[in-house]
Amino acid sequence: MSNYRDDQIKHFADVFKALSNHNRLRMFLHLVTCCVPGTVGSFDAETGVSACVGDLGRDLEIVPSTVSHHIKELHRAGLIRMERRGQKIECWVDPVILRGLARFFQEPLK
Amino acid sequence: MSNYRDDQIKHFADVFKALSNHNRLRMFLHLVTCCVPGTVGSFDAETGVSACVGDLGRDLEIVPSTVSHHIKELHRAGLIRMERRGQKIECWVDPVILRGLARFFQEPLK
DNA sequence: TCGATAGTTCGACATATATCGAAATATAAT
DNA sequence: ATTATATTTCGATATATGTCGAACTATCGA
Repeated sequence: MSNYRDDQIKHFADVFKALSNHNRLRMFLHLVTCCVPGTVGSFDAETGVSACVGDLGRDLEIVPSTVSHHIKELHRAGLIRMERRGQKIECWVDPVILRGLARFFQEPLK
Repeated sequence: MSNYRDDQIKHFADVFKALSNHNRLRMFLHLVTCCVPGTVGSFDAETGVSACVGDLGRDLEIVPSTVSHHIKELHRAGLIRMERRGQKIECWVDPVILRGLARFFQEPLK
């Protein structure tokens, strides 16, 4: 037996699981702060700040295979979006889910 | 080497871990909706709605030892407060952390 | 003091997770 | 074509987690 509310709870539990790992939360915050929400790629050629997989690993000192694994988790949970740009794969935080999460703690599921 | 920001990230990762389990999130939401925030005990004699460990287990169909285990986790993460009232132990959600979480997604750690 | 009720702790088990390095795949540049 | 760069997949390993039932502890009421 499954209902809408329970599915919603499962969804949020899944999102929180994605954010429950130290490195994953660091990656998420890095993406939130370095990327213009909603801007695909969100690459700043001036400062060199970007959000591709490799940069995340370099900035946060996590090996590529681990970054890849975590990125996949964040994506699976719907927290980030990704798009190939040549060799690189750019990621950015989905602003919609960010608002949804703020709301969750303001007026939790009734 | 550890800094303030990183400690904050660890703290939030810990909070999200507490909310990442389906049953634990259900318990948390149950407490949020059935309890007057900040009211110790938050017991409504009229409706019979309460928030003690046993009631949680009954309402959500989770065996006592599991409820106890999850309550401990929620408490450890600072999400709930508990107070003994005779035989029962009443729990309620800390409204401060609820606001802190809403804020986290509005203006994530810079 | 004894029995009932409420909650915790313990031990066991199955399952999930985080991490790494090596090998594989995809794209771009020469 | 070959090489360099970027990312993913795979396999291994260590560690953490969720759940249960049984045994234990605490508090109340008769």
